[in-house]
Amino acid sequence: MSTEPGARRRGVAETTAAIERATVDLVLEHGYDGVTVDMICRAAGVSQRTFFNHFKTKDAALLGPDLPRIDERAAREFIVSDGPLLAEAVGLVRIDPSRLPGDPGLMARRIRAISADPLLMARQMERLAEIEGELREIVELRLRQQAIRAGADEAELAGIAEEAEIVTHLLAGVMRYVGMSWSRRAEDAPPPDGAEVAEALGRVIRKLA
Amino acid sequence: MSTEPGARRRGVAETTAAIERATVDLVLEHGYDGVTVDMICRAAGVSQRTFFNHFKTKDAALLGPDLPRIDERAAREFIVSDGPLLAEAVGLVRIDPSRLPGDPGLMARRIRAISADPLLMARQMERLAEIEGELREIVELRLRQQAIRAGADEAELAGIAEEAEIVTHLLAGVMRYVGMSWSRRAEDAPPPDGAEVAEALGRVIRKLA
DNA sequence: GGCATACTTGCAGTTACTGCACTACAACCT
DNA sequence: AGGTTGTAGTGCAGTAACTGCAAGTATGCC
Repeated sequence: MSTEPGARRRGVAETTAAIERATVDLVLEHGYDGVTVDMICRAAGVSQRTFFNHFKTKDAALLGPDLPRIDERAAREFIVSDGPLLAEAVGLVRIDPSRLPGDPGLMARRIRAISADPLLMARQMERLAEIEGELREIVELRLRQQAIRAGADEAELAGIAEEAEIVTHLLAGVMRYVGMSWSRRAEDAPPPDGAEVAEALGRVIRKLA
Repeated sequence: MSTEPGARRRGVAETTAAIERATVDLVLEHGYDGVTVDMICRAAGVSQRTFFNHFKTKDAALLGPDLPRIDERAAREFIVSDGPLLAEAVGLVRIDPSRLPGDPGLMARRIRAISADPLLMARQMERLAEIEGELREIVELRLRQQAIRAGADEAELAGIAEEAEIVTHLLAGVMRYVGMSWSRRAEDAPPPDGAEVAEALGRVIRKLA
């Protein structure tokens, strides 16, 4: 068909990046609902079909392909540690970008675009749910380890699975807090400080009992 | 237009109920993605336009119109209480049904339908976000009250707003846990037992420090 | 009977998204 | 060189959720 001369000039990565850039910039300008996939396609110079070949959904083009992952090394340390559980657990999750963004500042603009809309923010947080299972297992390992060291009896050990479940849900709350408080800062702010979060969490937990 | 004889026979409430029933039953049978709005309309005996006059979205027809609300009386007690914060806070939220379901058991079937799909479960939980602001204010009031009684200084009081924010996010996690653990039980199980949740939470929080 | 009101409807249009068949280009093989 | 294969992209037709508009029909009230 009438493919313009020049198609196939750029590789996958370039096209993907072009779509991402167009999406973020347009959303910053018009808001998420004010942008249609067609607008993005025109701005990125691709057909709609190509857009959906690169991203499963409109959301995905804005949120980016970077899924949260568990840092294996941190997990091993976490399991045997005796420090503050929730604060340490926050460090388990890494948002490791699968590829460095060719456009510096894209990350910052993306975050600004996402945090402008609470629905998108929620959608972003939903991604955490995908690793919740793994997280629960790790937490359970740690709790079991500690219980055994403390000489727990049969009954106590039996309850650990449920405790891990609760902790994981609390943890999801903490992550949401960290994410939100990060997005509220100035755009050039550094990533959230682990020690600071740990300190605030410690204060809060003392009041919960 | 060719409105069938018999339109206008039933009032709003009846039509709404018919749509809800059809939605829940069809989703139970085919799963959320296996059901189209058209199918629901045929089953409920209404046009698609009418469907969308009664419910803003397909989601809404399944999740039901009952928004979570804050129990004012419980809130007043909560603010001055000295008990376990998180466990007590769970009691603040009520899912008060705006109208009694004409079909008993619809509630149970609905819950079964929702909890079958994790995405819907997440969507359901998102509704909590709508009252998060109110919740945060109430938590902040309580924390402030306690801090003053304990003779807190200026610096401590300044940090309370952020602490309330953290607690609210933790609370969202707890609610999610309660909701999920409820949906996992047998369908005829009673609503979750507050005391039970409180006990489990207490055990967990002791381990967090 | 006439009239306002409540409830419903059809229709046309937009937007997100999918499957299929196809082209253009590049690299590789013989 | 000529043919094959693989990759990146396109067009088109179709489905599904949803919206605005302009109606139609039954009902209660005068």
